[in-house]
Amino acid sequence: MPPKAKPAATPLPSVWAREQRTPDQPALSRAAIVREAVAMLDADGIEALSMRKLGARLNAGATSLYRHVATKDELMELAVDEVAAEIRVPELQDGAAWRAAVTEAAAGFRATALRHPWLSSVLGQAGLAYLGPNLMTYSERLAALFTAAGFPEPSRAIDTVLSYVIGMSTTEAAWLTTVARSGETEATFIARLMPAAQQAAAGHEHLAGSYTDAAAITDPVALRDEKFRYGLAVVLDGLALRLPK
Amino acid sequence: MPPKAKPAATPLPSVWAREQRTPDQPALSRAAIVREAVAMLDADGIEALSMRKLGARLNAGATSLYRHVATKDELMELAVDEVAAEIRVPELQDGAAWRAAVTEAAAGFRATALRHPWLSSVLGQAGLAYLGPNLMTYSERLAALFTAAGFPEPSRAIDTVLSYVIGMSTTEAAWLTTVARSGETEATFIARLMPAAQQAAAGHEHLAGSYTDAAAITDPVALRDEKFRYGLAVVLDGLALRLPK
DNA sequence: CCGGCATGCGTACAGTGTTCGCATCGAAGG
DNA sequence: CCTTCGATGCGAACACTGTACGCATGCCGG
Repeated sequence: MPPKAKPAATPLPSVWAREQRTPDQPALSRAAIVREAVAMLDADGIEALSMRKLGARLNAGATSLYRHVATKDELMELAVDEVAAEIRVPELQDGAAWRAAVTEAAAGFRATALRHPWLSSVLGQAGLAYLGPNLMTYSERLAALFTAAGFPEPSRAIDTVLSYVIGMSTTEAAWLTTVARSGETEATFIARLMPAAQQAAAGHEHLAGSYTDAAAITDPVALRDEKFRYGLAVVLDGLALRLPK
Repeated sequence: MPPKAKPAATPLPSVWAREQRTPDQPALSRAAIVREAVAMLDADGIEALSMRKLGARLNAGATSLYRHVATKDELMELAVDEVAAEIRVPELQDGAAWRAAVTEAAAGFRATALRHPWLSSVLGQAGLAYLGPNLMTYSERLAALFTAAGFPEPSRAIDTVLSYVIGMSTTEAAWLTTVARSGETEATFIARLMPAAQQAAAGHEHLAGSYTDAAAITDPVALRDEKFRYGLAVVLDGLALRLPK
């Protein structure tokens, strides 16, 4: 409390805090915001992301984010394109190897969808209308793959396999989210859900067997993998019939 | 203002309003709430539904709804099951006609998904884990259909075609929602989006053609129908290979 | 007649996305 | 060197949201 300084012009504690903070972080940038948003979404799910919490994690106020991002929806759009960069699509050297290549591209999509389960929620609300660069190159590579494979209507083939992959991945991700929200492990969650499911299935003869599968409890991950591969094989078989010659 | 009545026990305006209101509506009931919620969702989209607005439309306060519904999530669950009642699955008389029957069941799902675009948002967040009675009978009938068709693994076949249908319908519904939110007709929305899309596709040789399809503007509905039928045919062809004999 | 119980609702709380205007800062220009 | 200026951060505020609590009121069985 030195009485001689000019108190109004430069209040000491403020200056103190400022000089430490500014060189600390690389300030606020669009890229950093999106990166941290993805991290929060992955960690705590979609409903845990709020502008205030995100700002707090970046040592910033909530409203500061709006200097770099127009709206929260735009931020989600950027987040989607951010994770879209993870999906790898192999280039096709041998035309006969298209099945393996498409399988890899599909599995890659599913893998990122399961790594970032919030993606399904966003896709359900906004679809694939996004035009982010990473999504564009993903589409481009898919198109290149299917044309190289020799499909007469590549876009039709792409839509078909993408629809299957999105549908399956979305369903899986939603289930995993539900399980995660319960705080329990998947096996115990299933066990706790079992009685309700069996009661709901009462009177439906064809459904009775669906909820007594022990594999769902012993190794649900492997069961999901197998289910995905089965359906994908079906789709690819159907597509193969449309290859000329 | 008659001074002789007992004013505290029966204040006039209150009695007036009450006697009119009580026989007016069948009061508040779970069924009425769900019905009105679906109506609001259909009319104004998912983000327009709030407990307060829903209460207002039922001549009720917002918190009154909680006497009949535990939480908003539960209300959405009920709404999903409500619209699930619309989907019809034909019974299979002749085993050879399974293709037409499955096609009808798939088209029915898609039709309700497009009639209630908010469904896609909910599915993206919660999946098919719901156990409502209507969803159960839908599953049951699907199972009956695929078993009657002679599939060795009916549940695998169901998961495959359902994944495709969900993926395609979700994508379509999300697109329609985006268009609707713009307030424009689909054709003008596409026209307005075109330059951005073409700029985003710049440098991607295989994508250049995707955004110059005139059919998307002249008759987008027919184009979507055809796209859906194409993919479904692919999936059914793949499944047919797995039928014994 | 009366006591209990289901139903409706007003108030309140914690939290949300977003707007606005002010403070501060680094750089550019006289 | 001083000053202006544009960019950036931020505190306060607004209109909402879902929901918990407690009070009032009506109907129904004893």
